[in-house]
Amino acid sequence: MESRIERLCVQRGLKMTGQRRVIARVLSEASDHPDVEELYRRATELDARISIATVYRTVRLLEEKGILERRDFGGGRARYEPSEHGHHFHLIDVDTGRVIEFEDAEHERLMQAIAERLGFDLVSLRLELFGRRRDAAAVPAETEAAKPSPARRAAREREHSGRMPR
Amino acid sequence: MESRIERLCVQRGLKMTGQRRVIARVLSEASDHPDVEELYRRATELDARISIATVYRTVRLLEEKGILERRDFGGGRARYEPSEHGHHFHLIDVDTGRVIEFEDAEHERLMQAIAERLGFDLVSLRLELFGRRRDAAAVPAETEAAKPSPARRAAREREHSGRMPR
DNA sequence: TTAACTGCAAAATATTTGCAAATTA
DNA sequence: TAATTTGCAAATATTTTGCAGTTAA
Repeated sequence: MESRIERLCVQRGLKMTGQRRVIARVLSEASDHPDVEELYRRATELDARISIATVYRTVRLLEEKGILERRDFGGGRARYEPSEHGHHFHLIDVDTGRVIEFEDAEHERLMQAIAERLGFDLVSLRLELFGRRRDAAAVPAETEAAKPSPARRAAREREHSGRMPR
Repeated sequence: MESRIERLCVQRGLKMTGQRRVIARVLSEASDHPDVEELYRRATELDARISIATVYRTVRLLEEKGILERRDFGGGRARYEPSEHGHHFHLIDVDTGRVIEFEDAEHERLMQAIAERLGFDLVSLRLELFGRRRDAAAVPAETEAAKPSPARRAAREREHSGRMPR
């Protein structure tokens, strides 16, 4: 069975190798925002004959083709998610790294208007909220993508240290 | 004469070395969003006895103290600017890399409300617009911070390829 | 058959860190 | 003088790339 992303690849005339088929399937089945490391882990579980260089090359290619979108949630690693029709934004839980998606049509109009006022056509935009859960009782372990390396984890903790924006 | 940032450093009880004084001054005089490489360049112009490791350590320290804020405008390098009282956001010209600041108080309230609705306290937020100048006649050279390395420049071009957000 | 793709290892880039020497308070 | 800070070089981390061999169309 052909995965959704694989179908898109074929539509754009990409050569479908075994590795690509596996990566496409992993991406199709992901409901989170995995980084390359995590994609590589999931892909090699299905087929060990995949190198991390291929994963890097594939996500880059799919991003160029508009099939994937690259995200940066802090922590130094790029994350990927399939391009969606509706726009959505992200709220990142600074304690767990979990990412929550939300929509806000009004926002988009507003930003379009702001860009226009400054004399620009909007090419893309980035809106990310970093927050801490209200009842900060139980803080479960990380579930989103791979656990960051010690240095990167420190970097992220530095990054959103609980100061409120003024 | 003591620069604004130096004064803040002293207030927080930081030991003021010659290197720190120079870096503080460079930061105080910057009206853009330099990356570490660029800070290093400006600092060594004033005093050659400064290593890039010290610049990295200093911006990190000042960020922890709340004196500086780190920004990520794509292109893989962290940029820094002094913490301001009023919040402002950024519009990045995808052709030149130039950064334009703008304010929008309503936005901030709106985002606060969104986070609340999802059960979170807002810790920080990131709002960046990437746009292309309306009359794309003359496209002047880069003026913002250091010119990116070839690989990084390619990365940025890949990143905001002119597709409109849907 | 041939243009595109892959694996591997090395390179490029950005940032951090161990340690001995220097410096501030 | 004691605790910090610095410079240097080496270590880390992420991503890209050169090249020779493989594979899809």
